[in-house]
Amino acid sequence: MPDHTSPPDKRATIYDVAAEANVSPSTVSRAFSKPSRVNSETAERIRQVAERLGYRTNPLARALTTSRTHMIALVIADITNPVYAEIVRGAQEAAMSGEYTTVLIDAQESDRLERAAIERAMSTVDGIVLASSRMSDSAIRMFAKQRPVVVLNRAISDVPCVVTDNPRGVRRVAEHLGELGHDHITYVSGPQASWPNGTRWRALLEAGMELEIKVRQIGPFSPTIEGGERAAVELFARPATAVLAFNDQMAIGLIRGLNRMGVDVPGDVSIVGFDNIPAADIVTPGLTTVAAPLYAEGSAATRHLLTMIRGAHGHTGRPMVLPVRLVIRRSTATRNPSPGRARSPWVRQRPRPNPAARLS
Amino acid sequence: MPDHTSPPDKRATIYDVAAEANVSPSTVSRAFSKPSRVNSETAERIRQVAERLGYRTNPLARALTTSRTHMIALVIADITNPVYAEIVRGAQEAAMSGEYTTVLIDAQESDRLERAAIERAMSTVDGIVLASSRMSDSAIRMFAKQRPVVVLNRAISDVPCVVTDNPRGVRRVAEHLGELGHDHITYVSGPQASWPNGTRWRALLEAGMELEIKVRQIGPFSPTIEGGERAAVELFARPATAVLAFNDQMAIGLIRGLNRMGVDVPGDVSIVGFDNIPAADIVTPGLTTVAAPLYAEGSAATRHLLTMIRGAHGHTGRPMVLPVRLVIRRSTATRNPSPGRARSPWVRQRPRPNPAARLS
DNA sequence: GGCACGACGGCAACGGGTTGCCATGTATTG
DNA sequence: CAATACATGGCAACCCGTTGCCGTCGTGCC
Repeated sequence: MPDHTSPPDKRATIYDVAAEANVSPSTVSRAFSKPSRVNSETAERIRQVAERLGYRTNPLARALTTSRTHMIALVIADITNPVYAEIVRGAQEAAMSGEYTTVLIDAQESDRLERAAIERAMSTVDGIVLASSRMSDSAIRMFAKQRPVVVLNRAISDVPCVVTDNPRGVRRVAEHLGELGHDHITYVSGPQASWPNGTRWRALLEAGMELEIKVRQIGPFSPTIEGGERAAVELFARPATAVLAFNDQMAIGLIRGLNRMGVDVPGDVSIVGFDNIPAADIVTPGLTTVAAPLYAEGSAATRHLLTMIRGAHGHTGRPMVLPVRLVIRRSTATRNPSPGRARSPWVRQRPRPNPAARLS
Repeated sequence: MPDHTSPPDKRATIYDVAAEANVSPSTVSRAFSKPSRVNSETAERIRQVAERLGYRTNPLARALTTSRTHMIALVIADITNPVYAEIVRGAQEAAMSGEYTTVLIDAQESDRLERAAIERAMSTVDGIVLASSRMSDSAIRMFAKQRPVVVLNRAISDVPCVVTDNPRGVRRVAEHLGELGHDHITYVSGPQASWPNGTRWRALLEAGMELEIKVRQIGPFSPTIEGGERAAVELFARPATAVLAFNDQMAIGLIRGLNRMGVDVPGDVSIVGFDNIPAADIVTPGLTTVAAPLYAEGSAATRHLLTMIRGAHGHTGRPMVLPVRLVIRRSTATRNPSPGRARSPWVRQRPRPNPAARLS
């Protein structure tokens, strides 16, 4: 096995290169950081010597004086949640193309963990992308005072934000369900600390008003398949014909839970999700959902962060909003489609023990 | 908006604390890094002053002399692949509990990208976890010479590795399918650069030998749902009754593709995946698959890396192997279950245009 | 010819800790 | 009581680049 202890990687420094090239260290430094500041022949010679010696500038040493580490932190609420995959990739790619490295922090849906991790990374990064932060506005502002911060999927005044067009997405859902004959939509809500959760509910409230569709809310539940299954139980107690879930995972859990209790989707109830994660396309029935431009979100937020780091003052003050699109699959259908199906859908068969217990 | 340019975060330094506490900077330094080296009262006083001044030791400055950045790199093949979610989380948690920060690198299934990214991060991290690297053995050994490296899901001599028990998993699959009456298993292979791919195929070869089950291989395909769908087309040309796919995503794609062409799973063909990603449980039919201890993999690899960084020489030379477990769901069934179903399963109906084209 | 200016390179301080070595004072030991 | 050991704290060098400032030299211009 390689021995990592004795000479723990003795890389050449600018001093080595300087000695070898018969110039001063500062010239070597400039040859790399400000090539215009040094004679092109000298620079070339230095570069060759450096090459020969395998010199690479040490980012840490550089950071010490420039206070630019060329690293950014990307904080996500839960890496287990597939929405973040594309976001992370978008961010990573934007970072790389800007010569930046990404430090990923998984907050595990915990306010406390999130703060602690950021606290530790703070001094090491040039900026932070906060994707679906669970922290309070004031906590975020605190961080924003110390480092450039871009917030994703949340709007906070005085902090640059990029969000998806939730109102428009919800509106499209309401229209779609309305066209299918539904006059009542139940919103299954996610974590209360989640900003889009509130936004979506309010948007639904508003859309309901305009389109003359009644709306109600149940929850909160955790934004997972399991949370959706739990919601199914509650939903069973107060049936609905159309449901909008906070996100796809919950929608999928909902379908599963409902199926288990003998409720048919979309026959008895139409279900809509949010995000269009890959799984939305592989469940049965395929999930109608609002597609968010995940990759673009990560990429846009990161690019914005980089321009801030590079010293651009002007952000508009308004959040940057990204377009969404309704993806219609099989989980939504006309209300009570076939007249022949006259039986009361929700009491077709005895629910399983667990739900029954909750029903009493 | 906060102004990030003028005083870009003037944190207190050991010098500030030293002046305030009437000691020399070195004492302040020691109060934090080697508390035993300084009088406990003095240390306490220093700590209080530090607290009051909001002092935090600057990891970069520290790293400059100690050459310990307290960061590790976690390199994964494709963040879009859900297997990595749990691995990342396991790694992150192990890192955090060891006071380490994780730099995530997504190689996007590209050898070149992977190398470039590692190259850049190399000098900034104390060690590297390579999860499912697509690089050559020699490239990996090169890196391992410069920094502690732990390889995940791959065995390379002279480099510490942690792998799952692929042979055992495959063996259990073969037994399971054998018990269901299958005497022939087709392996749908993933990327050739993937180590577990080769391992699984060889294990199947061996298991087939012992259990007197014939085996064959098709592929390679990309390890995605789409790759699985493509495989379905090829499989259609040379039917099988039992299939083991390189991973769950391919298995899911396979089921989809087959369904589309009118082939029933598991009625006509049994399908088994690998990894037990969350989606395996939500597809219809539920996917029989080999569950890998994802979280444990990430965690074990990272912990091992940390002990290496801390200077432990002794690794056994043998890869650490983690147990797997067969999860039986609905995608596998007895071969030709109902005698009444006499029709030739694979030609039940006309395939769709695209497959037909490939068939000609 | 005198002068201003730009190109180029070096000096030295700096960033924020870490650490080997020495000095002092106190406790221990014979 | 002398000799030795230990606890504690300071000094100064060091890690590796960056950068403000200055000196030198060659060139162009009046």
